[in-house]
Amino acid sequence: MPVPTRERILDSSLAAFGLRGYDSTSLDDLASDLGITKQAILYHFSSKEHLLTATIELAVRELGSALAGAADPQARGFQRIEDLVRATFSLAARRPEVLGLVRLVTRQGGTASGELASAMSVMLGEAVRFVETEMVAGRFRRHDPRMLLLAVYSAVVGVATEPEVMRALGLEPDLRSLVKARRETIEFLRAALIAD
Amino acid sequence: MPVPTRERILDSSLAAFGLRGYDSTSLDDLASDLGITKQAILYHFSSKEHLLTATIELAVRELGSALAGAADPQARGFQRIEDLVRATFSLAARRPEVLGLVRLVTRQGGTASGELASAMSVMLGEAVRFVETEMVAGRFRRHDPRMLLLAVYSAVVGVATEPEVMRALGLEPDLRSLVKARRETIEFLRAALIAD
DNA sequence: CAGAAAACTTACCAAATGGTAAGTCTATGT
DNA sequence: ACATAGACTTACCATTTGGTAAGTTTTCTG
Repeated sequence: MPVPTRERILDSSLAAFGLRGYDSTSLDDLASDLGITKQAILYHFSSKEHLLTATIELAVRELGSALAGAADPQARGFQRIEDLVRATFSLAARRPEVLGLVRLVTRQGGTASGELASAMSVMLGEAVRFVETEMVAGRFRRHDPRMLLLAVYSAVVGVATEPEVMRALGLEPDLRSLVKARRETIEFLRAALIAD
Repeated sequence: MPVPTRERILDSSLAAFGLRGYDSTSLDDLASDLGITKQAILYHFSSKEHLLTATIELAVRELGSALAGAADPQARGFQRIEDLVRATFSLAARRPEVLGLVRLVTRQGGTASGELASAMSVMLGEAVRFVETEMVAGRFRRHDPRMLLLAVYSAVVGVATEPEVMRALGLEPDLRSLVKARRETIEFLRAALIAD
């Protein structure tokens, strides 16, 4: 059975908004990519902004399930960080548009970002508690947990989503380089987090 | 004497493109902000794309001078990294639009990005050589210099330019938090780069 | 002071954009 | 068999957008 139009629209809009941006993507573009008319989109989503909201919801679900699937709640210490970084890189390679959309929303911070902001607050809140526990247990170096997470988040998402910077460094953003970037990022974080 | 219109246009477009994006900024918006007409802009810059090119050139100059002013060529080891991070944070606080534009261009990688890409190649090439020297001299931990720089770049620019993530972490992106973020980022990098 | 070049403004314009209104086709339940 | 609701399309529309053409004012120069 065919994929429902509503889902096809959301897939397309996630890719387009996440990779090219919201304003740079017109409803006509989306529609012609899908072989339907713009009004078919407006039938399922009453306005472009509603479409963005629904797209963000989808991205949040994708991000959440990608990270939830990776995080073994039993894992302690650096292993858990490594799991999350691997999952993030995997997501960046498979579906770069998801992280792209997250970044788009976190940067613009517009009206529709409430849900993503709160979803991220929850995830980050858990992460803060985890990092604090590890620090108290002496498995991580002492830092401000929130600042540490900000640096880790920025480093991982940046490495995973900025192919042009890789190019400027003389690295082709192919799969092999991405694997290498992932390994180096993990080593970098390990060095920063774990005292010798 | 008054500031020439051409420069005022470039200042405005740098702010607008860097903070809100290229497609989200219309020439009419820019013009009415400046109290002139759109055609005055098109008199100085023959098209919106040419304006973008000139704006990127300005951002490259600002970025270059901010970093060049900070980098003491005599400095060795971590001091030089610290100088650069401080300069980057200072730039992010004073003129967030400059880093915003750099990120916009590195993400989109469009036609007009050639100059920025080459300018960044030069800067990053120097940085790679510096890091390599320091590693050989045993002052930095061994990593792939390019990957290391990618991680450092991402962490610093990310921390400096993602206020929404700071908010999601429960931190207000005010001056005090930014100072703290800077200090923590430097400590984070120090831990990652310098073996105990 | 004449005139030409520079620095604009006013008046348009074609294309693209988000959105509305109304019609068409198809499945489904009664 | 038929009304009804869902899933669209066709036909428009007002506004915005980047851009052109032609005038007008200001500034510099011979």
